[in-house]
Amino acid sequence: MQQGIDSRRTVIAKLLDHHEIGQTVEVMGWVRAFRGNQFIALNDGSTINNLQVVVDYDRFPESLIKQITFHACIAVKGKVAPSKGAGQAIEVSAESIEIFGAANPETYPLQPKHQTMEFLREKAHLRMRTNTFSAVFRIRHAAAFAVHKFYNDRGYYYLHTPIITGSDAEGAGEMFRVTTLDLQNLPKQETGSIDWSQDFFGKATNLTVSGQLQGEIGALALGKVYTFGPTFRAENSNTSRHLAEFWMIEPEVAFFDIYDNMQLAEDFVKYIIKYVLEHHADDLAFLDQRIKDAEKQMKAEERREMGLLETLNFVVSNDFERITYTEAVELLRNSTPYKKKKFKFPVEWGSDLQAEHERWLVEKHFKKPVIVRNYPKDIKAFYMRLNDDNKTVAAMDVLFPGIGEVIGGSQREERTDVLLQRMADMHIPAEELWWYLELRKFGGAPHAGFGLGFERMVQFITGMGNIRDVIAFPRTPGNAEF
RNA sequence: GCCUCAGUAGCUCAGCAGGUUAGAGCGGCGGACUGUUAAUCCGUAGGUCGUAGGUUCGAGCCCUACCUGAGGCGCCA
Repeated sequence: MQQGIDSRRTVIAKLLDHHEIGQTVEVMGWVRAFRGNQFIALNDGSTINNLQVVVDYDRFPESLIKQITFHACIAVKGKVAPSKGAGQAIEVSAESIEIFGAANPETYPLQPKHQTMEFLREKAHLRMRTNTFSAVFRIRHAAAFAVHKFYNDRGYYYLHTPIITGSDAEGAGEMFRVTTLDLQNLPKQETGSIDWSQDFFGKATNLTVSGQLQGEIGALALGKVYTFGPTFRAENSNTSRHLAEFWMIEPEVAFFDIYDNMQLAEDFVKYIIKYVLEHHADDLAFLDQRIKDAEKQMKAEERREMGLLETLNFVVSNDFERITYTEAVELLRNSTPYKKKKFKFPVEWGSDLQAEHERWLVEKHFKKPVIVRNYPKDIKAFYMRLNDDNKTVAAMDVLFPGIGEVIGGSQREERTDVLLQRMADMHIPAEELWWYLELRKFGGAPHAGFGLGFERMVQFITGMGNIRDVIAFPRTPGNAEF
């Protein structure tokens, strides 16, 4: 049977991890540096660490040596030897070199030097070859894997909720319309409005803003479910924390109340961080150093109080602070910035906490992640369970330093009459969500769940300042390149 | 959507009170170098100063509009 190329290949991560001196290997990857016509730093994406390849250039034609340039792709066959240099334990002395793909340095846009994130964002097809982005995307993978492992190990079922949805009452923001209608010639009703009954699905449809409502269907049958999929928001949000297309994890659990929900959220987030700490220590160490280097040029007060690794270890080893919305308002009203009128927005029971308020609670007061619960009902969604005080709902937000809200969730309203009243108050069309109401009408149960913004989590773990740099192909207002 | 800042060589930036031929480092190219670690050393090319108008004897610098990017806010995850 004919063997493929991969049968020849030794993965660099495995070679660095386990090797025998004198063994002959063939490695394949991209050139990160070619120093002194002699030393190639080769990276194949399997690890942040490069393999040093030593070239005796008398043994190779000059035409081949000339093609060993930054980010050219090559295969090298040679013997593993202890390195005489200081930077690495082993190296491979090249016996044969094959050029898979040259990269003309006169036209190749990337350079072996510091480049800004903004520049690299314009080269999203090449930026993954850099140390920073390869580390970020290896960690992103590990975090995603940890999500599935966490839930699978705890008996949750992975539920695939629809990407295209027919309900526009999810209440989580502006939606992207999905249609096959001819936009130049839209079918109209007699009233002049668009006749969506002629569209592909026989009704108006959109990209989902949340899988929660369908997740509840799963929870009230399978007990414990979670979704992990893309989510779309057509909001014109221009910040370092928002994407038009992002990935969200939404567990939904029967026989859970708000306290179970908070505990799950805390355990879950800590588990992901712990998993990455255990499995990607070298990538995290690189990112940690990267941030420290960048901060050397900053003023002392602009630097982070803790390094990246220190922060992650701190989060996994300390309990999150838990307070009610009412307690948060009291703390804020007694705070120094409030008394000195440093807050731009008022702090009043009934209005939502602003970013500046959340930041004070998390970064200045508690200096750790904070879970705020029991928000006023008027500022929260219709499906959140009304508390006995008739003023608040069993909602919870998990707030993280630097990135703000990572998780938003609640215990869901399981009482049909209360839910109907809330929907009426908030002008949610009950007819459209008939199936959601029947979940309560037939075999309803107390249940709860939340949504975790995956990119915000990856942002926190990697310390990246802009959410556009933790997703391979960011979708933001005015940008859908790649 | 709002506010602020920025756009000068491939990249990162400098530039003066508005005054001849616009500078540096890195990268590229040519050369030297057989133990380098973002290698080093010597040499060299490279610019319609975001776009379009305007003010001025004269604009990279001042004014207007637009485009692009960043930061902040709102919306949220």
